[in-house]
Parts: sequence; C-alpha cells; structure tokens
Amino acid sequence: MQKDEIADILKEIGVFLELKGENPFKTRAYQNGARTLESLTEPLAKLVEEERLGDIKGIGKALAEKITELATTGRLAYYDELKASIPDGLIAMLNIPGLGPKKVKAVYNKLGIETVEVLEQACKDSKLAELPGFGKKTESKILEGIEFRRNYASHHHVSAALNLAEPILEQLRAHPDVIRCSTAGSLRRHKEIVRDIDFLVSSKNPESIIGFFTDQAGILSVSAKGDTKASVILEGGIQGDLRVVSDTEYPFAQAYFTGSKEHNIAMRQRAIARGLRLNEYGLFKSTEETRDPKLRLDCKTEEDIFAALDLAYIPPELREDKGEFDAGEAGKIPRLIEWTNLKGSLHNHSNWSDGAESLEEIADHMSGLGCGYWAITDHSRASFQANGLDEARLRKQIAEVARVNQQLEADGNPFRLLSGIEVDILKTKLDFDDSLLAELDVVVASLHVAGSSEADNTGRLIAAAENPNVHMLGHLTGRLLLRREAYPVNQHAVIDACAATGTWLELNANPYRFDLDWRLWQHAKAKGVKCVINTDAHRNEHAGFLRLGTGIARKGWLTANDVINTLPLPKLLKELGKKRNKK
DNA sequence: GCCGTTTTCGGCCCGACTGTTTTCAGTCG
Repeated sequence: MQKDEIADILKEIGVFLELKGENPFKTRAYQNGARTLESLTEPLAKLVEEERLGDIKGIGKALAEKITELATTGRLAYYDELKASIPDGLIAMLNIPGLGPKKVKAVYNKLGIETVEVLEQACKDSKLAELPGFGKKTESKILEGIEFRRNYASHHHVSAALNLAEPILEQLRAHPDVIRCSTAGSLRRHKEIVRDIDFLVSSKNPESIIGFFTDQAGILSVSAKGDTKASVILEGGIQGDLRVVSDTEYPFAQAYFTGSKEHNIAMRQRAIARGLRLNEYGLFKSTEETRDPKLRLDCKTEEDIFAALDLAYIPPELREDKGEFDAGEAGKIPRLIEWTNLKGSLHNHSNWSDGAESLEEIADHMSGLGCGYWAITDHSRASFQANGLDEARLRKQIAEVARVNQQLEADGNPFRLLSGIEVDILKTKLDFDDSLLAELDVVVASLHVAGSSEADNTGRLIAAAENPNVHMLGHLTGRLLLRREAYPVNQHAVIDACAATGTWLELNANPYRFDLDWRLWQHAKAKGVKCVINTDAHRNEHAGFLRLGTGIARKGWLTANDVINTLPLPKLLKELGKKRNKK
C-alpha cells in the first residue's frame, strides 16, 4: 500500500477515535502521523524495510507497527475492527456544520441515531432537546446545517472564492474606519480549494466594521456576529469570516489567521523555544498566558514577527509546514515568481478547434494585455469532439499564424503568435508524425483518453516525453478539481523522464486543473524539470488564469528562473529549439 | 499515541462564539 493511502487510513482512525471519545491527544497523534507520512521524502518501502520508521519525529512504536502492517500486507486489523464498530452514518453526521464528535457521540449513544436522515427526523420531533447540553436552538441549527449541506458544497475552487473576496476587500479598504485589511486563511495561501474566505481588518471601531460586513448586499445569511468577529454565508454558499483587531495586533492576527494550522503550531513552538508566547494578539516576552501590552514585542508587520523568531519572511503560499522553516532559518526562502513575470502562454486554443476567438482577436487581446507572445495550440484530429485539426487544416493554420504575424510586424507591434498543437497522446503513438510536429513552434502533448492501467498511462506519457519534437506535457493527471479524479499515473516516473529528455512540464493554470499539483513542483524542480505556466485558454478572458497559475507555482516554491514562459520571445525561441537540436 | 537539555510522566497551541447553562462544554478555525 502507498503512503498516501496509509495516511488516509491514519486520518480515518483519528476520526474514529474522536467519535469513540478517546483522548484528544491520541487522535491528534494519528493525524500528525498521517501528515508526517505524507511529507516523507524518502521512499516508504525503504524506511519500512530498514525498520527506520520509528526514528521519524511524530511516529512512535505503535504507529510504526501499524504503518508497517499496512505497507506490507495492505491491511490493518486494528483499523478494520475500529471501522466495523462505528456506523458509516456517524461520519456523514460530522460533516454537518455545528456538529462535532461529542454531539454525534451523544445522539448515537443516547438516542441510537446512526444516520443523517434519522437525525433530521429526531430534530423535527424535538427528541434532541431532551438530551443534556442540547436545546431548541441546537435542533434548529442542526436542521439548518443539514439543509445547507444539501444545497451547497463544502469545498470551492479558489477562483470562485477570489471572485467573491476581491470586491468585498475593495469595499473594506474604502471604509473610513478600516486602517489595514487583507484576506487570510487558505485563500491568502492560495490553496487550490478553499472551504471559506477569511477577512482581517484593523480598526478603532470594530462595531461599525462588523455591522458593515453583516449588512452587505448579496449575503445569504449571518451565521455568527460578535464584538470582534462575524461569519456570513456568501453567494454560492461560501462562508465568509471577518475578524477585527486593533492595528497593533494586526500583524500578529494576520500571521495567525493566515495559517496554515500546521505552520502556526510550528511558529508557536519556535516562540516557546525562545521563551516567548505567540498568539493572534502578539508575541510576548513571557511563557505564561498573557496579553500584557508591556510584554509585547514591537512588530509592525509580519516580517518583524518572522525576524523575532529568527526567520526570513515566509510568503503566505509557503506556509504549509513543508520545509519553509529550514529554508527560513538558513535565509534560503526563494524569491518566488510574480505573475507579471510571465510573457505569454504556450498552450491555448482558438476557434479553429474548441476555442471561442479567431487568431486576430487573440493576437489583439493578448498584445493589448502586454504579453510578448501567445502560442496557438489547438487540438489534434483525434480530439474530434473538440473539432481537432487534421494535417491539412493545421498546415492552413500555420500559414494563417504567419499572416497574422506579418501584419503585426507591419504595424510595428512586437507581439507574436506562435504556431503549435496540443497533440493527443494515442495508445501507441502521437496523433501527428514527427515531420509535421517539427514544423511547429510549440508542441504540447496531452493524454485525453487515458486507460485504467497506471503502467500504460505512465508509459504513454514517458514515450511522449522521449519524442524530440514534444516541448512539454500538458495537464499531466487529467484531474478536474472537485469534479473528476486524476487518471492513474506514476507522476514521479514521468517527472524523471522529463528530466532525462529535457521536456518541460505544464502547470495548467485552469483553476479546475492546476495540474501538475503544487505539492510535486519542488520535486520536479530538484530533478531539473522546467515549468510552463499555461492558461489552456479557450477564450480571451482565460488569460487571467496566468495569475491563478502563478499562485500555484508560488506554492510549489518556483522562481521566475524555473518557469520557461517568463523568458522574452528571442530567448524563448532559443529554448524551444534546444531539445530538437539535440537529436 | 508521541515526546524528552524539566527525559519514562505529564504535558501536548489557543481563543471566540454559541447555546445551555449560571460557570462551562462543544465547535470551529
């Protein structure tokens, strides 16, 4: 069994133990173990074989035994027994807002409720209010929670969250009582999927900010409203949380609410190790719980807080406890790529296949945005559902690209279209012959019809990487976030093949794809594989994906040097020629 | 269940809001 599957089982054990009412620190130990496992750099099989699991911080004797059992036999008796003892419906009940392990346990133990449906009826029949700690309000909250979950997803694409958050942030910024404001949480860290949107404001008048926030037009409901924080449900069912603090507290609150949780725990531990105490109100010269302003270190910005903990500034995207502390201590936090470093996109569609606009319209729009180039890589003939180009139409398009470029040159416009194709990776070959591919400026090879065999898919992708005419592999796993699972593929093996052949990997910037995943870019970079941040645009407004994709590249620790399409056109053309000239 | 320069027990990050209580437990982030 692979390490990610094992990590999922450990997490599940943690949830089961919570429902059993086990020691919360024991459940946390399982969750910590799962996380530790996920971020292992050494192959798990090797650690198991050499019996070195127990040497890893966070994995003790008990966890090492359980992981070993899972890794070697694919099963775990302890897990099977635990799972069998807990009705599946209890897990579903945990997903209802306002219901946690204690309450679920109580309704199960005292009323024998095992499913959401029975729970709903029990609330309607006022059965829950009879339990200690439950009341009328609890019942109606649970009913609301069940209804809410029925109508809205609990996870949202970062793009949808940004679309909602940015106008609100603008309004907060313009509010006379707002001193500083920002987003926080997973949105500020630019996670690909977010559960809610966090806003942070500093103000001398919290009441007016809270009132402004909960009275906004367009909100569906107000779920909490206190002196310093409020929660609302925004359009589309996304929860928006606002926190208001004093301006002195602002940087501490900003760091705290940006997280991640794991990053914050490590930050607190660093503070404790220095005889300090860190919370959202400050960094205090005390090991005792305190908010005494006289003990608070003077930090005007997040930078100051990191400095006080002997760290270089860590950009929000890196705050996932995935190596930022080692790098921050050593002063080796890279200067991350900015989206304005990008000069164009190398994987895009036009109305020749399934895109919306003509070549001229694309050239006009992208040139107007300040891009230096834009590759036209329509689908190849095998993608007939997308009106893929056959050889004859592709040759016509090459001529058309040349014609548009001549016109641009005549107009004194330095912008250029590049001719290209998103060539389908078929079962045993590419959709076009090498001779035709060699005539194109840019060749993206993508797997659109994958099989169920990991070995087959991986082999097809590696073969594509080995083709000297293929510059890059498109959307490596084919996943659609919250919609469709990735097809089975050994991404590490493909990364190795790209490294060996000088093939680039796409970071598909479509917010439903973000493929290759940010968690793999550090590995790909270490292997020497270059990244291309591509919009995969099907209409001109998709140019904005470049910004979203850059957020993911930043999460992957990438710098401008790691990304091919930061190069100006002459240098890009030179790089595009390199792999072909090697053959 | 994990951990240890306070080392084999006794901690483990911490605070706001809500509802059900009347001083606090549960949930959430």
